[in-house]
Amino acid sequence: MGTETDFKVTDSEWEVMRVVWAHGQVSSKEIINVLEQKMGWKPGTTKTFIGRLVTKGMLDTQTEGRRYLYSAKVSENKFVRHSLGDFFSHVCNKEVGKTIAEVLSEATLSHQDIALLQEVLEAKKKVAVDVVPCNCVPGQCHCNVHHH
Amino acid sequence: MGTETDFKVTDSEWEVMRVVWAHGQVSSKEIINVLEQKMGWKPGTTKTFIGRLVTKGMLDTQTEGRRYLYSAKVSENKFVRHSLGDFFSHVCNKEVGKTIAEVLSEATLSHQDIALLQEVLEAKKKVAVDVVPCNCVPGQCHCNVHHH
DNA sequence: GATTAAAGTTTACGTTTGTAAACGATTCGT
DNA sequence: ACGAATCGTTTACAAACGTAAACTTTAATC
Repeated sequence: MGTETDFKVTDSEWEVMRVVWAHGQVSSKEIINVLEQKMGWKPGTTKTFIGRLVTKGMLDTQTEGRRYLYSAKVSENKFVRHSLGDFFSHVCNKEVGKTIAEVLSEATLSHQDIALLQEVLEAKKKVAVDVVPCNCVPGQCHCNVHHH
Repeated sequence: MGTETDFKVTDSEWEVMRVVWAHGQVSSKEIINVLEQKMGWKPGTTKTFIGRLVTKGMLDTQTEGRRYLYSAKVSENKFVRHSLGDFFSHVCNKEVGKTIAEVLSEATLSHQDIALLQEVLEAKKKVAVDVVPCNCVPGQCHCNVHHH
């Protein structure tokens, strides 16, 4: 064991990660600047989060001179997808389609996005089911509450 | 001020909320039972979360005899959408379409879901933009990192 | 070469969360 | 009517988080 990436970051740490992902490689100075701007954080605050992310195994350090350049151990895309998966673990499988439909109708989409989405849906048709099975524990979703 | 619903619950509290949403009105006994099953929580643990949710203004109490029946102040749908909105605040607007496409390709969808999604997309076409504007702070996404 | 500036590490401390037992009031069974 | 079972409330306590100053080491400046 040791440096296993645990894929669980807080909202504040996520802010730091975004700066790192945006840059690929970045100094603490740059991270501190960006987040002082956006979040109003004191340098010390950002330093704490950077340190915790290194400990959590989310950030790698490359020695540049005697300072560090930070980089992400996990890609932003991978991370976002993982987190979204986590999110949907709170929602009944039956509801996922509807939920996404709602998000989509609120989102700003480009023609290209729409084309991509339609493509995905077209492909999905081939593996679509008649009824999505509920994956919830009894008593935790409408599909299987036992009323009395 | 006083009972403003703050719409922010922890993962554990979310488990409680799901039981309440599933039942509409429910006793603590029932909540405790379901979560003892699913989470292996001791009754005291569940009681704590129920109490905190009442304090947070997420749960209402109806007096039934001298016990309570709990009900949610916010609908599950509303809550999920709100939380998803929160989630996407961590992602550049430009990426939202692609991200949703990825989730969709992993999800189990029914024919009905797909039809609904296609309908939504069809409607979206009319308001689609050529290029989704980036909504990120400089230095926090690829759209506007200033390399040097 | 001594002073200062910068960067990483330690320490600090209040709040929130996870986990639960203890307590107090009440109701129900006998 | 008395003891037992319930249910809500209080108290407890460690770990995680948000926020940040202090300290240490190293590098750069004069």
